[in-house]
Amino acid sequence: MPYTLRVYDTLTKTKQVFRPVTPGRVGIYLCGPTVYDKAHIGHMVGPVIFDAIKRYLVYCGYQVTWVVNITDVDDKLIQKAKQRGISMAQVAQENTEDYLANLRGLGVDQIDQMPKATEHIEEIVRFIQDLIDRGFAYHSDGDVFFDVAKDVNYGKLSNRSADSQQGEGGEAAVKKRSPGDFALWKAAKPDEPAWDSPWGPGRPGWHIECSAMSRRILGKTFDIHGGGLDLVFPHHENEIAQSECCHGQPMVNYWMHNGLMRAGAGGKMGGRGEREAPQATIDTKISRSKGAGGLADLIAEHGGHTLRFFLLRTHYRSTIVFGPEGLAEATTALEAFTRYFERYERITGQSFYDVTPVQRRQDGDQRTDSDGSPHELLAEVARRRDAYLAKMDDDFNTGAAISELFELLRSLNKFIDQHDLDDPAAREQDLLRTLQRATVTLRELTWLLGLFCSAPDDQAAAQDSFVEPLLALLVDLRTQSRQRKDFATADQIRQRLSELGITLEDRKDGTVWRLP
RNA sequence: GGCGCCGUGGCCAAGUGGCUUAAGGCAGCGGAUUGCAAAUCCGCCAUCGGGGGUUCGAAUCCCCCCGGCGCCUCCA
Repeated sequence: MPYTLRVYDTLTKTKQVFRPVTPGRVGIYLCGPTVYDKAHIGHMVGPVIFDAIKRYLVYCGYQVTWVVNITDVDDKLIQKAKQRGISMAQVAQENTEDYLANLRGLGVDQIDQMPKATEHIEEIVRFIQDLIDRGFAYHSDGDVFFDVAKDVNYGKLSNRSADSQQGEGGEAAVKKRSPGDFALWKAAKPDEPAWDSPWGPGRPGWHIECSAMSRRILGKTFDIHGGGLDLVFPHHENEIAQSECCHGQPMVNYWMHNGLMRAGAGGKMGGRGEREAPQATIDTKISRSKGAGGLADLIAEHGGHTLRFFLLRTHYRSTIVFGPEGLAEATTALEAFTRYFERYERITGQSFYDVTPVQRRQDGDQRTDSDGSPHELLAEVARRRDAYLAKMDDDFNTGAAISELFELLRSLNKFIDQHDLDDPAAREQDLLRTLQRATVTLRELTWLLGLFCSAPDDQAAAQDSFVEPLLALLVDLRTQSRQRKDFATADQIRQRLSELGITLEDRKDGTVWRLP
């Protein structure tokens, strides 16, 4: 391969050349949600970036298996179920459905498997028994704990020493040998959901499900393990401890952690509604305790494309400040693309969304004109494409790659301007063909990020109603005024529409209108 | 207290030793285009929190300071 993929690895704190365990194949495990409450935008950072990463790896020719787990048994789920007087399974199901719907809303459609902890209890029990047999875990009055002191490598991911850990206090602490020990299995209290085990009825502790399920699906050593930065400790640290002590081999070759999201000044995570307290901005961290839950509203209000673009605009390891200003800017920036799509369709008669993207990476592809000679535009486009790919190769720098998208857009618009393709009379077949071929690359590169994959349906409402014929009428009247040089009337129509948020653009091939 | 991150133009944001004479976006200004607009194109708009050091060369490495933030307890 003429290119080299580099991935930042949290364990070594360096960018590493990417080499899969099995040539040609990649296994990715991303820590999904514990489904005790509705999803919020912060939960989507990982899924969106990994969705783009999977697309990219597939584009580069890898056969990728991407797993996102659902943790559907946990103290918080139990607590929630009690509060609401429903079963834990119901709580889990509701919130899982909410999570899935939001993933769809953001165009995350590359996940291959979404295993649930409760469906892997046997595997989990087996895993725990193995750890006990190997002397890394101990049974204590119905609970099973991982014995941190037995793991000489404990703390390597988060750079902590085992004995400096406080561990959770409370009643469990009494049963532990050391405060840093963590539960693999928790004995069931009355009224709690429980499964049989060699240690009595109980349920898995947090962490163990990921070790068990990743092994089951991806193997003892797999390529990429992802999650939010907040999971480095204790979750991933404990996963490594469990898996590596159990298997005696590395669990993961590349640990990838996305940055966390923060609410910007005045930002509200849930979309509508007042903030709970005037002081809410003091705690700018986005946490589930802040009464999030309006992600569906957020998607409905701003559109999945915009949110996805907003997330991809910032490097995945950085903190993303989420707020209305950033969202508004993303919306504006994105409109340049949709305007191009409309322009492209007017000129070629083909919808951008119907353009078939190139699905496989081909660096340095020399595209030529129909007569076989290299075309200036196509050469320029190929350069942009290579620059884009180089940025993606460098730890999936989507923000930098997006800058090439804007450059590409400029090249395309410039070509149209230079050849006056807005004028139907100037539309020679060769020029149109070149434009179409160049646009394939824009399609290819936006597709890779999962942007503009399908036509937005937000205009559908307007088209179903009176809006379209009404606007057609006004535009016709205005066009007639302009032909009569009655600009006062024409401008009045445009002005009044503008006050309604409707923009008119007079182009060589007619007047087009745009809703707010 | 321990571990770690960040501070780039008015705002957002790439870049982390020379190939960047600091990408891209938003906003702004000037021009082309337009009946006028809108859109589009062209041009303009930063020496990288402060100080010191290493180096032939630093936004990029080291030290100190100032200012933000995260984790160490549940969190994507």
